[in-house]
Amino acid sequence: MLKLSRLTDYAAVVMAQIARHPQASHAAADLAEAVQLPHPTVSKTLKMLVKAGLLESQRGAQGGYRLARPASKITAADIISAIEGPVAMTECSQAEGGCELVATCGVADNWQRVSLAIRTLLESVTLAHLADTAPIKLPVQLPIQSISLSAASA
Amino acid sequence: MLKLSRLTDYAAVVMAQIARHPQASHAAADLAEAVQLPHPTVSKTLKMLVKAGLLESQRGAQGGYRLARPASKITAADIISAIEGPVAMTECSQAEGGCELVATCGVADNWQRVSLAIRTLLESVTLAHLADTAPIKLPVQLPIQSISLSAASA
DNA sequence: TTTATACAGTACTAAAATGGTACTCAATTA
DNA sequence: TAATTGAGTACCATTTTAGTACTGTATAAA
Repeated sequence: MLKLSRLTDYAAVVMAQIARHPQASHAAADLAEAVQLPHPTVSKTLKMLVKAGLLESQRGAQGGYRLARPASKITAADIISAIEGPVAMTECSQAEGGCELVATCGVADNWQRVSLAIRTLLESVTLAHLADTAPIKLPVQLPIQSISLSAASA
Repeated sequence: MLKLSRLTDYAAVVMAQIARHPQASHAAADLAEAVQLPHPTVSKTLKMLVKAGLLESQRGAQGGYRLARPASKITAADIISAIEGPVAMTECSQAEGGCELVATCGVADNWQRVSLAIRTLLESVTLAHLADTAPIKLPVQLPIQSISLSAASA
Protein backbone atom coordinates (compact mmCIF):
# COMPACT_ATOMS: atom_id res chain seq x y z
CA MET A 1 0.00 0.00 0.00
CA LEU A 2 2.99 2.27 0.30
CA LYS A 3 1.33 3.35 3.49
CA LEU A 4 2.57 5.68 6.16
CA SER A 5 2.81 4.25 9.64
CA ARG A 6 0.16 5.30 12.08
CA LEU A 7 2.65 7.32 14.10
CA THR A 8 3.58 9.28 11.01
CA ASP A 9 -0.04 10.06 10.51
CA TYR A 10 -0.26 11.28 14.07
CA ALA A 11 2.83 13.37 13.58
CA ALA A 12 1.32 15.13 10.60
CA VAL A 13 -1.89 15.86 12.42
CA VAL A 14 -0.09 17.17 15.48
CA MET A 15 2.30 19.27 13.45
CA ALA A 16 -0.60 20.78 11.58
CA GLN A 17 -2.30 21.58 14.85
CA ILE A 18 0.78 23.37 16.10
CA ALA A 19 1.23 25.15 12.80
CA ARG A 20 -2.21 26.67 13.10
CA HIS A 21 -1.16 28.43 16.32
CA PRO A 22 2.50 29.10 15.78
CA GLN A 23 2.90 31.61 18.59
CA ALA A 24 1.60 29.45 21.41
CA SER A 25 3.52 26.84 23.30
CA HIS A 26 1.66 23.56 23.12
CA ALA A 27 1.77 21.05 25.94
CA ALA A 28 1.60 17.42 24.95
CA ALA A 29 -1.56 16.92 26.97
CA ASP A 30 -3.31 19.78 25.22
CA LEU A 31 -2.33 18.50 21.81
CA ALA A 32 -3.51 15.02 22.64
CA GLU A 33 -6.81 16.45 23.70
CA ALA A 34 -7.09 18.58 20.59
CA VAL A 35 -6.51 15.75 18.18
CA GLN A 36 -8.26 13.10 20.24
CA LEU A 37 -5.39 10.69 20.53
CA PRO A 38 -3.88 8.99 23.59
CA HIS A 39 -1.50 11.24 25.47
CA PRO A 40 1.47 8.85 25.77
CA THR A 41 1.47 8.14 22.08
CA VAL A 42 1.29 11.78 21.14
CA SER A 43 4.08 12.45 23.58
CA LYS A 44 6.25 9.82 22.00
CA THR A 45 5.63 11.29 18.59
CA LEU A 46 6.50 14.77 19.78
CA LYS A 47 9.81 13.57 21.15
CA MET A 48 10.71 12.11 17.80
CA LEU A 49 9.85 15.35 16.07
CA VAL A 50 12.09 17.26 18.46
CA LYS A 51 14.91 14.84 17.89
CA ALA A 52 14.55 15.40 14.16
CA GLY A 53 14.76 19.15 14.67
CA LEU A 54 11.27 19.98 13.51
CA LEU A 55 10.01 21.08 16.91
CA GLU A 56 11.56 22.87 19.83
CA SER A 57 10.59 22.05 23.36
CA GLN A 58 10.61 23.84 26.63
CA ARG A 59 10.31 22.09 29.95
CA GLY A 60 8.64 23.22 33.10
CA ALA A 61 5.47 25.06 33.80
CA GLN A 62 4.13 26.90 30.78
CA GLY A 63 6.45 24.78 28.69
CA GLY A 64 5.53 22.83 25.61
CA TYR A 65 6.32 22.52 21.95
CA ARG A 66 6.54 24.92 19.08
CA LEU A 67 7.81 24.79 15.51
CA ALA A 68 11.55 25.01 15.08
CA ARG A 69 11.04 26.95 11.86
CA PRO A 70 8.16 28.32 9.81
CA ALA A 71 5.61 25.84 8.56
CA SER A 72 6.50 26.76 5.01
CA LYS A 73 10.02 25.48 5.64
CA ILE A 74 8.95 22.09 6.96
CA THR A 75 8.17 19.51 4.33
CA ALA A 76 6.13 16.33 4.29
CA ALA A 77 9.36 14.50 3.65
CA ASP A 78 10.77 16.00 6.85
CA ILE A 79 7.88 14.71 8.89
CA ILE A 80 7.98 11.27 7.37
CA SER A 81 11.73 10.91 7.85
CA ALA A 82 11.43 12.08 11.43
CA ILE A 83 9.25 9.10 12.25
CA GLU A 84 10.13 6.42 9.75
CA GLY A 85 13.63 7.26 8.68
CA PRO A 86 14.72 8.27 5.20
CA VAL A 87 12.13 8.16 2.44
CA ALA A 88 13.19 5.22 0.31
CA MET A 89 11.18 2.67 -1.59
CA THR A 90 13.64 -0.17 -1.47
CA GLU A 91 16.29 -1.43 0.88
CA CYS A 92 19.01 -0.68 -1.61
CA SER A 93 17.95 2.89 -2.16
CA GLN A 94 18.99 3.92 1.31
CA ALA A 95 22.08 1.94 2.22
CA GLU A 96 25.14 1.85 0.00
CA GLY A 97 25.70 -1.47 -1.65
CA GLY A 98 23.79 -3.42 0.95
CA CYS A 99 21.99 -5.64 -1.52
CA GLU A 100 23.90 -8.65 -2.74
CA LEU A 101 21.40 -9.33 -5.48
CA VAL A 102 22.45 -6.43 -7.64
CA ALA A 103 23.70 -8.75 -10.33
CA THR A 104 20.36 -10.46 -10.84
CA CYS A 105 18.09 -7.61 -9.80
CA GLY A 106 18.03 -5.53 -12.93
CA VAL A 107 15.56 -2.97 -11.69
CA ALA A 108 17.59 -1.24 -9.01
CA ASP A 109 18.51 1.84 -11.00
CA ASN A 110 15.06 2.63 -12.19
CA TRP A 111 13.41 1.96 -8.87
CA GLN A 112 15.75 4.46 -7.36
CA ARG A 113 14.74 7.03 -9.89
CA VAL A 114 11.12 6.51 -9.03
CA SER A 115 12.02 6.72 -5.38
CA LEU A 116 13.78 9.99 -6.01
CA ALA A 117 10.78 11.38 -7.83
CA ILE A 118 8.55 10.56 -4.88
CA ARG A 119 10.98 12.07 -2.44
CA THR A 120 11.13 15.22 -4.51
CA LEU A 121 7.38 15.37 -4.56
CA LEU A 122 7.18 15.00 -0.80
CA GLU A 123 9.78 17.69 -0.39
CA SER A 124 7.64 20.07 -2.37
CA VAL A 125 4.73 19.72 0.02
CA THR A 126 5.08 21.85 3.11
CA LEU A 127 3.46 21.75 6.50
CA ALA A 128 1.84 25.03 5.59
CA HIS A 129 0.07 23.24 2.78
CA LEU A 130 -1.01 20.37 4.95
CA ALA A 131 -2.26 22.59 7.75
CA ASP A 132 -4.34 24.64 5.40
CA THR A 133 -7.90 23.61 6.05
CA ALA A 134 -8.96 24.85 2.67
CA PRO A 135 -7.83 22.08 0.36
CA ILE A 136 -5.33 23.27 -2.18
CA LYS A 137 -5.99 22.44 -5.77
CA LEU A 138 -3.37 20.02 -6.95
CA PRO A 139 -2.98 20.00 -10.72
CA VAL A 140 -0.76 17.00 -10.63
CA GLN A 141 -2.69 14.52 -12.63
CA LEU A 142 -2.00 15.90 -16.05
CA PRO A 143 1.30 17.68 -15.50
CA ILE A 144 2.92 14.57 -14.08
CA GLN A 145 1.80 12.64 -17.10
CA SER A 146 3.38 15.20 -19.33
CA ILE A 147 6.74 14.77 -17.70
CA SER A 148 6.46 11.03 -17.38
CA LEU A 149 9.30 8.66 -17.85
CA SER A 150 8.29 7.73 -21.34
CA ALA A 151 8.79 11.29 -22.46
CA ALA A 152 12.31 11.12 -21.14
CA SER A 153 13.39 7.81 -22.57
CA ALA A 154 15.18 9.44 -25.46
CA MET B 1 10.29 4.98 5.06
CA LEU B 2 7.42 4.63 2.67
CA LYS B 3 9.07 1.39 1.76
CA LEU B 4 7.83 -1.35 -0.49
CA SER B 5 7.50 -4.75 1.08
CA ARG B 6 10.09 -7.29 0.21
CA LEU B 7 7.60 -9.35 -1.76
CA THR B 8 6.78 -6.33 -3.88
CA ASP B 9 10.43 -5.96 -4.61
CA TYR B 10 10.60 -9.58 -5.67
CA ALA B 11 7.56 -9.10 -7.84
CA ALA B 12 9.18 -6.25 -9.69
CA VAL B 13 12.35 -8.18 -10.27
CA VAL B 14 10.50 -11.24 -11.49
CA MET B 15 8.20 -9.25 -13.73
CA ALA B 16 11.19 -7.53 -15.26
CA GLN B 17 12.82 -10.87 -15.87
CA ILE B 18 9.74 -12.14 -17.68
CA ALA B 19 9.41 -8.90 -19.60
CA ARG B 20 12.88 -9.35 -21.03
CA HIS B 21 11.79 -12.62 -22.67
CA PRO B 22 8.14 -12.04 -23.46
CA GLN B 23 7.73 -14.94 -25.85
CA ALA B 24 8.91 -17.68 -23.54
CA SER B 25 6.89 -19.41 -20.88
CA HIS B 26 8.68 -19.13 -17.56
CA ALA B 27 8.43 -21.84 -14.93
CA ALA B 28 8.57 -20.68 -11.34
CA ALA B 29 11.66 -22.74 -10.69
CA ASP B 30 13.51 -21.18 -13.59
CA LEU B 31 12.60 -17.68 -12.48
CA ALA B 32 13.68 -18.38 -8.94
CA GLU B 33 16.99 -19.59 -10.25
CA ALA B 34 17.39 -16.58 -12.52
CA VAL B 35 16.82 -14.02 -9.82
CA GLN B 36 18.46 -16.02 -7.04
CA LEU B 37 15.54 -16.14 -4.67
CA PRO B 38 13.92 -19.06 -2.87
CA HIS B 39 11.53 -20.98 -5.07
CA PRO B 40 8.49 -21.10 -2.74
CA THR B 41 8.59 -17.38 -2.21
CA VAL B 42 8.86 -16.61 -5.89
CA SER B 43 6.03 -19.02 -6.51
CA LYS B 44 3.84 -17.26 -4.00
CA THR B 45 4.58 -13.95 -5.61
CA LEU B 46 3.75 -15.27 -9.05
CA LYS B 47 0.39 -16.51 -7.86
CA MET B 48 -0.47 -13.07 -6.57
CA LEU B 49 0.52 -11.52 -9.87
CA VAL B 50 -1.74 -13.94 -11.72
CA LYS B 51 -4.60 -13.19 -9.39
CA ALA B 52 -4.14 -9.51 -10.13
CA GLY B 53 -4.30 -10.18 -13.84
CA LEU B 54 -0.74 -9.14 -14.64
CA LEU B 55 0.45 -12.61 -15.56
CA GLU B 56 -1.14 -15.57 -17.24
CA SER B 57 -0.27 -19.07 -16.24
CA GLN B 58 -0.34 -22.45 -17.85
CA ARG B 59 -0.15 -25.68 -15.94
CA GLY B 60 1.44 -28.92 -16.88
CA ALA B 61 4.65 -29.80 -18.63
CA GLN B 62 6.10 -26.89 -20.58
CA GLY B 63 3.78 -24.66 -18.63
CA GLY B 64 4.73 -21.50 -16.83
CA TYR B 65 4.03 -17.81 -16.70
CA ARG B 66 3.93 -15.04 -19.23
CA LEU B 67 2.76 -11.45 -19.29
CA ALA B 68 -0.97 -10.93 -19.59
CA ARG B 69 -0.35 -7.81 -21.67
CA PRO B 70 2.62 -5.90 -23.09
CA ALA B 71 5.14 -4.59 -20.60
CA SER B 72 4.36 -1.07 -21.69
CA LYS B 73 0.80 -1.56 -20.45
CA ILE B 74 1.77 -2.75 -17.00
CA THR B 75 2.57 -0.02 -14.52
CA ALA B 76 4.54 0.12 -11.30
CA ALA B 77 1.28 0.91 -9.57
CA ASP B 78 -0.17 -2.32 -10.95
CA ILE B 79 2.65 -4.37 -9.52
CA ILE B 80 2.51 -2.69 -6.14
CA SER B 81 -1.24 -3.06 -5.85
CA ALA B 82 -1.00 -6.70 -6.85
CA ILE B 83 1.08 -7.44 -3.78
CA GLU B 84 0.22 -4.78 -1.24
CA GLY B 85 -3.24 -3.68 -2.21
CA PRO B 86 -4.20 -0.21 -3.39
CA VAL B 87 -1.56 2.48 -3.33
CA ALA B 88 -2.62 4.75 -0.52
CA MET B 89 -0.63 6.70 2.01
CA THR B 90 -3.16 6.76 4.80
CA GLU B 91 -5.91 4.53 6.10
CA CYS B 92 -8.55 7.03 5.17
CA SER B 93 -7.39 7.42 1.59
CA GLN B 94 -8.51 3.94 0.67
CA ALA B 95 -11.67 3.21 2.60
CA GLU B 96 -14.66 5.51 2.51
CA GLY B 97 -15.28 7.31 5.75
CA GLY B 98 -13.48 4.73 7.83
CA CYS B 99 -11.68 7.24 10.01
CA GLU B 100 -13.62 8.62 12.92
CA LEU B 101 -11.08 11.34 13.55
CA VAL B 102 -12.00 13.39 10.53
CA ALA B 103 -13.24 16.21 12.70
CA THR B 104 -9.93 16.70 14.48
CA CYS B 105 -7.64 15.49 11.73
CA GLY B 106 -7.45 18.52 9.52
CA VAL B 107 -4.93 17.11 7.08
CA ALA B 108 -6.97 14.41 5.42
CA ASP B 109 -7.79 16.27 2.24
CA ASN B 110 -4.31 17.36 1.49
CA TRP B 111 -2.73 14.04 2.33
CA GLN B 112 -5.06 12.48 -0.16
CA ARG B 113 -3.93 14.87 -2.80
CA VAL B 114 -0.35 13.93 -2.15
CA SER B 115 -1.33 10.30 -2.24
CA LEU B 116 -3.00 10.83 -5.56
CA ALA B 117 0.06 12.51 -6.96
CA ILE B 118 2.22 9.57 -5.98
CA ARG B 119 -0.23 7.12 -7.43
CA THR B 120 -0.27 9.06 -10.66
CA LEU B 121 3.48 9.02 -10.74
CA LEU B 122 3.58 5.28 -10.22
CA GLU B 123 1.04 4.80 -12.94
CA SER B 124 3.27 6.64 -15.35
CA VAL B 125 6.12 4.19 -14.84
CA THR B 126 5.72 1.02 -16.84
CA LEU B 127 7.25 -2.40 -16.56
CA ALA B 128 8.97 -1.67 -19.84
CA HIS B 129 10.76 1.18 -18.12
CA LEU B 130 11.72 -0.90 -15.14
CA ALA B 131 12.96 -3.81 -17.20
CA ASP B 132 15.14 -1.61 -19.31
CA THR B 133 18.67 -2.26 -18.15
CA ALA B 134 19.82 1.04 -19.51
CA PRO B 135 18.66 3.50 -16.87
CA ILE B 136 16.24 6.00 -18.24
CA LYS B 137 16.93 9.63 -17.55
CA LEU B 138 14.32 10.95 -15.20
CA PRO B 139 14.00 14.72 -15.38
CA VAL B 140 11.68 14.80 -12.45
CA GLN B 141 13.64 16.89 -10.03
CA LEU B 142 13.00 20.24 -11.61
CA PRO B 143 9.71 19.65 -13.40
CA ILE B 144 8.03 18.40 -10.26
CA GLN B 145 9.20 21.47 -8.46
CA SER B 146 7.66 23.61 -11.12
CA ILE B 147 4.29 22.03 -10.68
CA SER B 148 4.54 21.89 -6.93
CA LEU B 149 1.70 22.55 -4.62
CA SER B 150 2.84 26.03 -3.84
CA ALA B 151 2.39 27.03 -7.43
CA ALA B 152 -1.18 25.82 -7.22
CA SER B 153 -2.19 27.41 -3.96
CA ALA B 154 -3.80 30.35 -5.68
C1' DT C 1 14.06 27.06 48.01
C1' DT C 2 10.42 24.31 47.44
C1' DT C 3 6.85 22.51 44.65
C1' DA C 4 4.29 21.71 40.61
C1' DT C 5 4.65 21.34 35.82
C1' DA C 6 6.08 19.32 31.74
C1' DC C 7 9.54 17.25 28.64
C1' DA C 8 13.59 13.39 28.01
C1' DG C 9 14.96 8.91 27.84
C1' DT C 10 14.66 4.13 28.29
C1' DA C 11 12.68 -0.19 28.56
C1' DC C 12 9.08 -3.34 28.19
C1' DT C 13 4.88 -5.78 26.49
C1' DA C 14 1.23 -6.97 23.34
C1' DA C 15 -0.51 -7.11 18.90
C1' DA C 16 -0.17 -7.13 14.06
C1' DA C 17 2.06 -7.65 9.71
C1' DT C 18 5.35 -9.99 7.06
C1' DG C 19 8.01 -13.53 5.20
C1' DG C 20 8.69 -18.00 4.44
C1' DT C 21 7.36 -23.00 4.16
C1' DA C 22 4.66 -27.21 3.66
C1' DC C 23 1.17 -29.85 1.89
C1' DT C 24 -2.64 -31.23 -0.99
C1' DC C 25 -5.22 -30.58 -5.25
C1' DA C 26 -5.88 -29.70 -10.27
C1' DA C 27 -4.56 -29.26 -15.01
C1' DT C 28 -1.79 -30.28 -18.96
C1' DT C 29 1.20 -32.80 -21.97
C1' DA C 30 4.00 -36.54 -23.68
C1' DT D 1 -0.87 -42.99 -17.20
C1' DA D 2 3.00 -40.70 -15.41
C1' DA D 3 5.56 -36.58 -15.05
C1' DT D 4 5.37 -31.76 -14.79
C1' DT D 5 3.90 -27.51 -13.16
C1' DG D 6 0.67 -24.15 -11.24
C1' DA D 7 -3.45 -23.26 -7.51
C1' DG D 8 -4.91 -22.94 -3.08
C1' DT D 9 -4.77 -23.15 1.73
C1' DA D 10 -2.96 -23.27 6.08
C1' DC D 11 0.55 -22.66 9.23
C1' DC D 12 4.59 -20.93 11.89
C1' DA D 13 8.44 -17.87 13.02
C1' DT D 14 10.17 -13.47 12.88
C1' DT D 15 9.99 -8.73 12.80
C1' DT D 16 7.83 -4.47 13.20
C1' DT D 17 4.70 -1.47 15.27
C1' DA D 18 1.98 0.56 18.75
C1' DG D 19 1.25 1.58 23.07
C1' DT D 20 2.48 2.02 28.07
C1' DA D 21 5.15 2.69 32.25
C1' DC D 22 8.66 4.49 34.86
C1' DT D 23 12.49 7.30 36.18
C1' DG D 24 15.07 11.43 35.51
C1' DT D 25 15.68 16.48 34.53
C1' DA D 26 14.76 21.28 33.53
C1' DT D 27 11.88 25.34 34.32
C1' DA D 28 8.96 28.53 36.52
C1' DA D 29 6.09 30.23 39.99
C1' DA D 30 4.89 30.64 44.76
